[in-house]
Amino acid sequence: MTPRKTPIKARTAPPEVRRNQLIGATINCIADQGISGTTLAAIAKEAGLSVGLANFHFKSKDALLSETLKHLAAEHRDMWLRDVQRHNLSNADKLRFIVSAQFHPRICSRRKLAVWFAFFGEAGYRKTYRSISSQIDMERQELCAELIESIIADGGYAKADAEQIALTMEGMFDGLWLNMLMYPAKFTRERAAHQVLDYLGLVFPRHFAV
Amino acid sequence: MTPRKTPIKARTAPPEVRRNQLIGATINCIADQGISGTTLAAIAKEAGLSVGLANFHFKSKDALLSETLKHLAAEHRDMWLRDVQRHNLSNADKLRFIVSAQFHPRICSRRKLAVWFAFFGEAGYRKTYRSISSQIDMERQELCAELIESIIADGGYAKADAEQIALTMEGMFDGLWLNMLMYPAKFTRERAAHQVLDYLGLVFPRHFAV
DNA sequence: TTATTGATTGAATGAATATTCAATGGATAA
DNA sequence: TTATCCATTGAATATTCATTCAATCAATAA
Repeated sequence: MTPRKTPIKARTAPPEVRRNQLIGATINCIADQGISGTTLAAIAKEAGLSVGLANFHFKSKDALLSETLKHLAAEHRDMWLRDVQRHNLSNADKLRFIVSAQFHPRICSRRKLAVWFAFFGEAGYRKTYRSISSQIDMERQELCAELIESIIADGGYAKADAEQIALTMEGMFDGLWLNMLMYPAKFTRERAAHQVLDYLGLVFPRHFAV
Repeated sequence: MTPRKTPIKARTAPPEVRRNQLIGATINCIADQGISGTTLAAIAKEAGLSVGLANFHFKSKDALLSETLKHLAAEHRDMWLRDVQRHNLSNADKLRFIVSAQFHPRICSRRKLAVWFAFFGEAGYRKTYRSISSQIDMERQELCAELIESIIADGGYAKADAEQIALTMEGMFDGLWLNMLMYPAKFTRERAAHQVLDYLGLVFPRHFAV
């Protein structure tokens, strides 16, 4: 038998593997039980690891939760950033990609929506959570505002206010997410994306044909 | 000394008074500490009552939280229903009142927003939430759809889809609420209401002048 | 092989918390 | 006044949970 580099079930694994394993388990637990129902014991069981290991790889349960939120935020950011950075895209197309990333199945599965809103629910009194999600929200919102600015200049939409439109988009993003979580039958991913694009079609008819 | 009907500090009070006192304290606690940080001891202290009394007037902590959610939902519903039922209002005016109720200071103070999203975020209460407020949400949404339908008929907006527009409004309502909670400096009540009205102005220019 | 390092375990600990309930006290009726 | 009825209290109980840490195990270096 030749030795393997990656045995099927090694007892030990590099820290990064364990961290991802624990973060994934945390996402599942929060989706199923909410944040208050998410105990270290439940996370450990879900991950197939021991309780002690969670405190070994993360400093505390609190840290594990923060890292989980950071993970989701980074995943979302990567999604739209990768698309938008491609060359040969018009500004309108870039905006279209941002919308489509917002409602990508990988980003807003029911499971992940549940986790996002679990954190939003705590954000009222936890600065940590607010600042983690504000970092990526601001970045995206500023990019949207710039793109919209260019579109306004390009299309001669005299009366349009770029920042206001960007804020409205941001509002629609979150509101549609919430409605998808609460009423999945009525609010689907496709429909949500369509609603945002319809709005853009109203504001910029020459760039987003209806 | 004549006997008073309402002494300044009666030791006992009718159940309804105590219940409201406890619900108010629960709102404050959730806003300050989140649902998981809201202990019966904290609620009792905030209300200036004893722990046992909370379990006496409500069956359990869970019941107290559910009643708190019902209280908020009813308060919101009363607000827009009262305005909309007034006579001599055009359909567009009724819609305007629904928007203004949504962003009324009494309804969406930062404190209460924190409580709403605390409930949205807790998986355990999501079902409770749906059973309590899906009726109320649907009621408002259907009313909006009817009003919009009439406006479309009235204004000859051939291409408009009433249900789609109602859903978009619903999405904006929730999304703007979330953004007001997360970024209070950027999203104010006035601005949020303005954004929804701007959207309506785009869709129905003859009914909602820009 | 043996020693060293670092990952992993889970029982033990202590803190926090929901719920219960026997005792208390104030209001009302007789 | 006296008796009755409830609202009210808060200490006691039982449970749950995060965190710690000494012991174990696997991999790698020597």
